[in-house]
This record gives sequence, structure tokens and C-alpha cells, in this order.
Amino acid sequence: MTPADQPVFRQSPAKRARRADAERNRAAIIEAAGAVFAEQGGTVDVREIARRSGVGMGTLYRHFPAKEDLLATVLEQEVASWLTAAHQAAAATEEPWQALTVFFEQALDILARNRALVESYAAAGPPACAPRRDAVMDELRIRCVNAGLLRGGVTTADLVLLLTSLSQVVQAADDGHPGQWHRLLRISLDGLSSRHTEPLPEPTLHADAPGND
Amino acid sequence: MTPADQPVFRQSPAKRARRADAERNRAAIIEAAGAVFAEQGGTVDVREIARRSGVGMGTLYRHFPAKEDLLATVLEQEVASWLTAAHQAAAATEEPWQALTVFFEQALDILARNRALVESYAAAGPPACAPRRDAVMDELRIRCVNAGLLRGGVTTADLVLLLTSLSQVVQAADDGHPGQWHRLLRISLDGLSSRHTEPLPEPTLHADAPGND
Amino acid sequence: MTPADQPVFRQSPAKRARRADAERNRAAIIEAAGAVFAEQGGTVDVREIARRSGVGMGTLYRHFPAKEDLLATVLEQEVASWLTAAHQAAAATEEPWQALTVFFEQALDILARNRALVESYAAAGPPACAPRRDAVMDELRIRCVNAGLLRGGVTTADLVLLLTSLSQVVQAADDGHPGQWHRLLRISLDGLSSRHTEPLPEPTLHADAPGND
Amino acid sequence: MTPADQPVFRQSPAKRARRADAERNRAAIIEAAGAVFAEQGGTVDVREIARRSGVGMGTLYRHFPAKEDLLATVLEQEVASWLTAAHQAAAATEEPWQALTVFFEQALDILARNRALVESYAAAGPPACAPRRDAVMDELRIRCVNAGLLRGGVTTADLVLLLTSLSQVVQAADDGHPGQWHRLLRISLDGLSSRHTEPLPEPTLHADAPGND
DNA sequence: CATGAATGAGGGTTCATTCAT
DNA sequence: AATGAATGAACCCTCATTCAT
Repeated sequence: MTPADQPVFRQSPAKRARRADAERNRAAIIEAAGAVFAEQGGTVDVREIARRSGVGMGTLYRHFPAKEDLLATVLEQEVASWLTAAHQAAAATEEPWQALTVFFEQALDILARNRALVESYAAAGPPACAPRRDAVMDELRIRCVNAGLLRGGVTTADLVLLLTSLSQVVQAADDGHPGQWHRLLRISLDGLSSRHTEPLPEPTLHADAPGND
Repeated sequence: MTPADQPVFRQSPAKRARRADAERNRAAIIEAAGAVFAEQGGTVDVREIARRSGVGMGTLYRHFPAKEDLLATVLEQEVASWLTAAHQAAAATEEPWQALTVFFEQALDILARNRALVESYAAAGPPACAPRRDAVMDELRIRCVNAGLLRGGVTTADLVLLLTSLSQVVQAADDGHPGQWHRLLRISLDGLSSRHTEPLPEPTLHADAPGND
Repeated sequence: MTPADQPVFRQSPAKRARRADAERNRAAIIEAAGAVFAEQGGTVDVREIARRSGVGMGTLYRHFPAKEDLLATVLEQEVASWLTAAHQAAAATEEPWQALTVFFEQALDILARNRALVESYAAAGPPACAPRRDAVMDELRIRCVNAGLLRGGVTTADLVLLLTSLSQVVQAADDGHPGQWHRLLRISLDGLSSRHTEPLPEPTLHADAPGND
Repeated sequence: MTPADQPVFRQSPAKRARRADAERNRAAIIEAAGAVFAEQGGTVDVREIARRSGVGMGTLYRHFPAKEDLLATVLEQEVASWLTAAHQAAAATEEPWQALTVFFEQALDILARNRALVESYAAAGPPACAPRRDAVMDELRIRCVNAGLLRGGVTTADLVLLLTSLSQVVQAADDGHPGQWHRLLRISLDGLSSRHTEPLPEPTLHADAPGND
């Protein structure tokens, strides 16, 4: 009760109190928006998000000046937290190929439950996250290359494209065929193994004819 | 004024003229809708389609009671014509594996130019076409199996899922990296080759797609 | 009942029927908007106009893609009809000075009952109408000059500014003092008479000090 | 911590500090609001004022329960300070007619730089100031009347209306024709001169403004 | 008392669908 | 049967005002 025990932070309590509440609201909005976007995609009515967050429209727009800002924030946060987990999982896995496999499994597991995230991949994903994602995937690739496990000529861009490709399939396939994408993932990853020595088509010369043997 | 010039079918000429006109309108609508949906996806304003078809909104809605009906019709027609071409190409290609490759190349080439078609794949495709598509793909699969080229345990559902997966990537990647999907296709198909003998993950229950015994 | 009596206009009736209805709606919108804008100014809710026109929002926006377009159309139409009447009145009045007086009386009478119109004068008026208005006023000015009634150096721009100036006062003053602006108009017009021979301040050199005698 | 330095009033120091703070806040709000209203008119967002004053919304609304109260206060204060200056200038000017001219020049100069002030004139001005303003203008009028310079029958209400009228024109005309209003002022004042002996139109009943016997 | 976050009733605008002609 | 104008429920966003801290 005496002011003696807060000798250092004089104005902090008030400021922090407000901040805390606002931050709680902001978090609630992000969480609700995350759920709603995941369920219904990026086209949902903003009111639905406000309702689920338990805040008014004004609060929502105070934190995110436009719907798109909210969507971007949510996506970036989700991607960031995914990448953190992915990085840890990769570090914890000795075997390079298994690390790569786990990475894809984990990513697709998340994507399978998030419509907005998948939608964002169709539009090349939230740009801010791409570098970090590419870094994580690059590391996984290098490890496989160094272990002689990865097919020659496979770039990180190829891996990203594979992820994009698979991301779009986890939801469609989950209607009635849950988990079928695991098979497709296995097939694709096998196609990446060093068992295949044939060169891949050049990325720059988009040849319509398939042959390059 | 007298109906003297149509002695046999009294109301037929009018009806027939109507029919012909209606059919021409229907075709115009489908063609315009096809172009518009391909360019802009399934969310375009219906007015745009009416404008490009040269018909009024009423006519459009007489032929297709809802936007979605029009979309479904257009997609089914496009898929049908694709499958016809695909079937012919497959019949004309001796080598089973190349037939499979050509099939995918051709399909993705079409999908790369058609936003609505790609969107439809995210929603499991126009249902009415699935059986025929599955039949065509099943035949390709069987040929590869019989030639000992296809990995054991690969189902037609797997191939469909692969197509779905790749379909989503042909447009996204075409920004800046046109044709990069050719590499991914090659990788995936290689993953399907009989070089790989490891069993694929179980489809986890109820598979509706054609079998693979 | 026989088609003999419409040998010439075959497709016209249908087309014209629709047009007529749409035109009636358009007119209803403009009229309602005119009334509402006049009463409440340019900030009224578009819904209020739709309600008073008896049309839906869509109809309103079909005819006027944006609220501002509607406002501009209404104002231009009102100004145009005013100028037509003003031109006729001017032509019908022999005496140049009385013609000028009548012009101002008429104009201010209209402005006194129209908030939006007055508002538009604060923003230099609907641009499209200015030339015609200036032409009408220029003619009035010339007549007075030729008759030796107008003070030397008075430009049309001065007259326009006078109109603008008085326009803003007809409503404010009408609360409790209806018609008081007639006195001010008389005073201002008297200041324009050739009885005054002192030169007016130069328009380009905006001198803050008043003296130029 | 001890209230030793204010031995007489025990709770005063806090209260007085509060009061001083509150007064400083109030002044800051009024100043910021004055600037903002002058620049952007009365429709500005209240947040803008809070921001420029450096106070929170709550403080602003504590001092002024509604936006309109703030606007009224600001306007009244500005008008009051203007009237003080105007009164001094009038007293310092020997010549009655020049005093009147200077009054208008000064007033319009102020109005030219203050959107909200001009807007308020369209709505008959901040009511609380009218009496004092009328008094100042009445005195100017009387001086001119006594010197035989003013046209017969000109009331203070006429002068007020002239000011109102001109106020609306100083901004509109300043786009491209800065200072053009000086010409209009000259014309109007000339119309007020005793050179004109024709009677003005009757005020049509109930005049609230100071008389002109 | 100050703060500034929260509120929510509108405001302008769009577009799938219906309906009078 | 064709036309395209009409409908109106939503949608995204703003801002004067209130209220918890």
C-alpha cells in the first residue's frame, strides 16, 4: 500500500494497466479472427470476428485499420509460430531426411485446419514470412544434400512449391478421405530422393514438351 | 395472319425458332462465362458474364437459376472436353509412362490458364465429372501397372490427389517463375515410379475411389 | 389487335417501355434527391433519398454510381433550369438595371430554399454550370455598361462573387428575418451603380490596406 | 510529503494543482481546437483535436461534454478577442467611415483564415457573441450616421448581414483570386454611403437587432 | 481527474437474384 | 422467351461519445 514498493516504475502501472487490457483485447481479436479465418476463410464478415472476440467494431478497427491488416497479422503470427515450432522440431531430429519429412507433416497438419492460411498460399503467402520460411527450408535442404540424400539440382524454391502444392490439397482431400495427403507427401518426397539422378527441367526455360533425358 | 404456311405443325416454327435462339443464347452464355471464369475466377460479377454473352440478366437466369449452376455447367463442359482430348492423347501414346506424363502436362497446361477450374479443384472438383476423370486416370494407371512401371499400392485416388495438388500451383508459381511446376511434376511422377518399393501409408479407412488390387 | 397498326416501330415499344419506366425512376430519384438535398444539404443519408424516391438502393446506384454523381446531377439540373428562366426573364426586361436586379432577386429566391445549392456555391459551384452562368451574367453586365448604368471597372467576376456572397446569407437570415437580404441586395447593387466613380482595388494585387483613392 | 509548506489550506495544494492542471489542459484544448477548426472546419474528427492538444479524449469530454460545446467555446473566444481588437481599432480611428472600413477589413481578414468561423456565420454565428458584436457595429454605425456619411435607414442588422455575406466569400474566392473580396467590400460599403438616398426595402416585421432611429 | 481504449449506430457501396415489360 | 431495371441484404469502415483503469 505504501508507494515504497514501486520505487522504480512510477508511471508504469497506469500505462501498463491500459495496455494490458488493450493487449488482451488485441489478443482476443487475433484469436477469434484466427479461428474464424481458419474455419471460413478470408472472406468472412468482420462483424463475425467482432462478435466472437467480444469486442465492438470500433475496437477491432482501432487495432487493425483494415480487414486486410487483421488478416495479414493473423496469418503472419500463425506462420511465425509454426516456423518456430518447425525450427525446433528440425533441430531435434538427427536424421536429415526424417527432419524434412517431419517438417512437411507438421506444416500440412496445420494447413489442413486453416482455410485462410491455405488461401494465402495460393497468393504466395504473407510476404513478410517468406524469407524466414525459406531459411528454415533451406537449412533442411542443405542437411539432406550434405547427407547425400537429396536429388541433385533440387532448390529451395522447389521445396516451397511442393509445400504450396500440397497445402491446397489437405482440405479438399480431408472431406471423406482424411489423411490421404500423407500418401501424396510420401510419393513427392520419394521423388526428391537421391535415388533419382535424372536432371530436372530447367526452371527458366519453360519447355512445354516433357522430355529432357 | 393465316397459319397456312405451316400446315402440319401449327406452333412448331415459333417454338423451333425459340429453341434455336435459346440454344444459341445458352451457348453464348456458356462461352462467355467460360472465358470470364477462367480469367477472373468464380467470384466475378454476373453482370460481366451477361455483358460478354450479349444477353440480359433475365436470359442468363432463365438458363441457369443460380450463378453456381452456370459455374458448374461451364466447368463440367470444360472438364468433359479436356477428358475427351486426354483420352485421345492417351490412346495415341504407346508408352504407358509417357502417356501418364503427357496426361498431367496437358491437364496442368489447361489448368494454368483457368482460374475457376483450379478453384473447383480446391473444392473437390465438379462432382459430375469425377467418375469419367477417374476412369481415364484409372486406365492410365493400369497401363503403367501392367508395364511394371508404377510403384506398388498407388491408387487412382492418389493420382487424382496429385493432380489436384499440382493444379493449385500452376498459377501461383507462374508469377515470376513460369513453368516451374514442370519440375515439381517431374519430381512427383518420379516418386510414383516402381523404383520405389516401400509401401505407402494406409488410406485410413473408406476409400471411395476405384480400387488398386 | 392486328399488328398492322405498328408497321414502323417494331422493337421500339418494348425498348421504349423499359426506358420510360427507368426514366421515370431516374426522374423520381432526381426529384426526391433535389428535395432532400435542398432541405438537409449534401450530407443526407443516401437511404433517405432512396426511401423518398420509392426505389431501392440498387436502383439509385444504377443511375448514379456514387452519391456525389447524384448530387452533381441534381445541382447541375437545378442550375440549368434556373439559368434558362433567368435568361428568359432578362430578355423580357427592357430596362438593363432592372434586368440585373431581377436576376439577383430570382437567383437568391431559389437559393433561399436550397441548402445544397448554397453549399455548392461555397465550393465554387458545380463546375459544369459556371460558364453558362457567367455568360448570362456577362450579358446583363454589358447591357448595364452600355446604358452607362454600371460603375467603371466592374467585372463579371465581381458580379459572380456578389452572388456567391449573397447566396450564403439568404438562409441564415431567413431564420427570423425572412427577406432581410432584399435590403442587402439593394445596398450592394447601389454600390455597383455608375454613381460611384472611384476605381476599385486591383484584383491581382491583394493589398491588405484599404486605401486606393 | 508533509503539507508543511501550505499550513493554512489542508487540501488545497492537491486541489490547486489539479485546478491549475485542468486549466492548462482546457487552454491547450481550446488552442488546438481553434487551430484545427480554423484549418479544417467544424467537421474534423475530435481525435485530431485531442491529439494536437496533447490530452486524452476523456479530458476533452470532461471539459466539453459535446463537440459542439467545444466549437461554441472556441468560436466565442475568438469572436471576443476579435471584438476587443476591433473596438480598439475603432477607437483609434478618427474618421468614422474609415473606422467602419477598417472594421470590415479586419474582420474579413480574420475570417479568411478561419473556416469554422465562417461556417458559424452561415448558422447565424455563435449566439452568445452577437450582442457585443452588435454593440461594436452599432457604435460604428452611429458615428457614420452622426457624420452624415451613412445612407438613411441602414440598420445594424444590415451591417451584420453584410458581414455575414462577405464572410462566406473570403475563402471561396481565395482559390485563384486572392483578395478579390476587397473589391466586393468596397462596392458594398459604397452602397451604404449617404450618396444613396433611396429608401431600402422594409424589413418585413419583427427586427430583433438594435434599432436605427 | 486524466487517459485512451471501447462502443455501435450509421454511412457509402456492391451484387446475386427477381420481375415488370 | 428476352430484356435489363429494380431489389435490398450485406459488406467494409468512421467517428461522436462513454467508461474502465
